[in-house]
Amino acid sequence: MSKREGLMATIKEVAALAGVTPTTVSNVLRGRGRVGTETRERVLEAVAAKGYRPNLNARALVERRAPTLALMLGCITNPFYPEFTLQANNAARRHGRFLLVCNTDYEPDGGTGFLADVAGSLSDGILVANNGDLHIDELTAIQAAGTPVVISIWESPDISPGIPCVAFDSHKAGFIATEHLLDLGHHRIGALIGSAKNGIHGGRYRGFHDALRSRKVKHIQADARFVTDSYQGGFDAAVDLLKARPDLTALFVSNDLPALGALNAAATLGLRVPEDISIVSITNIELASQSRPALTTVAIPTAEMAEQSIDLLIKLGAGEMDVPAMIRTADPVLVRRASTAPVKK
Amino acid sequence: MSKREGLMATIKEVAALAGVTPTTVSNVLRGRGRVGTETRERVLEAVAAKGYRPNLNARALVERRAPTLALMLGCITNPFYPEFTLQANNAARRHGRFLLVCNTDYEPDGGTGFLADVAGSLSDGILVANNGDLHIDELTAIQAAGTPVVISIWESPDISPGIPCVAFDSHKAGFIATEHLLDLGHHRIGALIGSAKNGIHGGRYRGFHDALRSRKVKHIQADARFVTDSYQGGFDAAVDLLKARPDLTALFVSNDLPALGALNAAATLGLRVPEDISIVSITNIELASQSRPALTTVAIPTAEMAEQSIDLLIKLGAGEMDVPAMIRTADPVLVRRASTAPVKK
DNA sequence: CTGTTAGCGCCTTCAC
DNA sequence: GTGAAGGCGCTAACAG
Repeated sequence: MSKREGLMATIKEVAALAGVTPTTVSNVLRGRGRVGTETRERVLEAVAAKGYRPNLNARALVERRAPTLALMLGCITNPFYPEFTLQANNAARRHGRFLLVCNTDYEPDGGTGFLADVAGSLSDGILVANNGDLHIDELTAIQAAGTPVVISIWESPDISPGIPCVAFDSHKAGFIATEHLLDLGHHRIGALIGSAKNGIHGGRYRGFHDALRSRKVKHIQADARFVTDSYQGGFDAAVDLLKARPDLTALFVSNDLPALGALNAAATLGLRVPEDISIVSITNIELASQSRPALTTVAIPTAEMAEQSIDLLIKLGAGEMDVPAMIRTADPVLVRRASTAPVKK
Repeated sequence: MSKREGLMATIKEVAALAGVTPTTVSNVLRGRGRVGTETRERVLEAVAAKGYRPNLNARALVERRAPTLALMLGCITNPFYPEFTLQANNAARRHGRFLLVCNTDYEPDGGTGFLADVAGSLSDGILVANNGDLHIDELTAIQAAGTPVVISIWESPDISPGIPCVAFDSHKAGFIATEHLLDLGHHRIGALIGSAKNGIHGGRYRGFHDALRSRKVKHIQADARFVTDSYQGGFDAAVDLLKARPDLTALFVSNDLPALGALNAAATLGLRVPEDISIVSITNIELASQSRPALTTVAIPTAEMAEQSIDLLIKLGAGEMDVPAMIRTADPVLVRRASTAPVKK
């Protein structure tokens, strides 16, 4: 590979043009130190004339910190992530940082080397979007090596991963969603869970379970399906479940994406939503308001989690010691739309 | 900001541990130069023992090229981009590069400084996803300064932006979509275009227009709406158009997202798709297959464009001179689904 | 208020 | 086959 010509102006050239030293140019550009008004003018002119921009790599090297933060997520193709990413990106930019968005799903070695490279020099902090498949030991090692790590979208406010994190109350989300169904008079409710029973959506499932129990409603294991957290996963499981248990009047789905699949599955089976079957889920991604019928769902504080995570990362990077080990975000709230209605049968 | 402790091992430390010089370690790690088998062993052990990873910033500084490629896109929240991003990311990783995903939509100064920083040192090449609002002069300047620039998703294979690009035939896409409608017997066809008449979807619109003309079907301006390229834009415009022109039997929409909005709008107006109105669009994002009815659309070669763009960027970065100024991708193809049917009235 | 000196961690060139 | 010297572009610490 032939290296490209160095057509970029360096600080030296700018300094020469302005008749000062690199230090002064550096000071002017970063507002450090005291520089005479006139000198500053001259420097600024030279900078403009040369179209100079500092080499961020060189700066990172000497400052021992990169101007970037990394966001590790499974697959950007899951519609939840773009929404989260946008908020995280905006928050990072507000702090003058660039956000490195890292798709880890298709990394060959499971992303180990990838993560180490990104953490080691490419970025100044790692924001891990919890996908239920965290390698805590790796993250701990990275943290120990000096790079701040924050886990976001943590589902259990009462269990700590041992790494700074931003959590929401997933149990309450499941509880609220289920209460809504119960309030509408449903008591034959199926569940579609986008993980294993004790997987990432375990808290949501327990919320569902506890809501039923609090109203003395029976729930049999046959009415639950533990599936892939995807549109297709929801579709397939809904077809299966609705056929097997035709007496169900409502479905609790642990996530919007499979709920959208379930919505379509119901239509495919000739069931009207919400007349024949109500569907409620959790998250409130943008698509939830665009489906037909629009999806009733329990909104989790996505934007808040993204922002708090970035803020926390910045604080950790700045060496602040009084940072909380866990930030609990606002409670989830029910967003009533058109996919749920009072029970009829 | 207190700089973090340098707990990361340096090449020097590794070299010391292995009883060699940094040069040798470097050579071993990159497979350069000749190194004795035994020495190599010792070095590798030391590397493992220290958990050493080269500092990518330092390397970028001395090599004068970063290990990252940047993807500039409007807003990651538009569902087309995550799909494109995933492919670009995978292609970049195949070349050993990291992909820096840059949301430009919310940059304060229109992203000028942002782009310059990213181009100047953070990345070794810029992939610009065409959103119809390109600042060609800026891109040219960046290119002139030595950073390769490639424009992807270019819509007109016969017009060059003056910068290396990867294009698909948007005119043909519009033509094919419209022909499909004509073949089904429609001739009162409305158009929802996600840009100004000569904006980014201008080629698609002309394809629509030319298809009608080739069959001697009249198209009056009142049947076209130039709207925001979004779900809501499509929804609103469809409501408006369908009310104003109740005799229309089909809708040509320039993009899937507004088409999805139109689909919902039709239902809101009590029109059945495709019985009362057929809808066809262009792109074939994943959502197109998940709507109800599933959307008939003309697929554009998204994955191919992403891959070719990255490949081109890599070649340009390697200083290859025999690179084409424009790469034309495969032709768009019709994907028949459930939103179109033979005309009835 | 401005300049000098030193070095961030690595790679390249050239001796040995 | 291996080592020594020099420098990438920048900022830190200190001197003046």
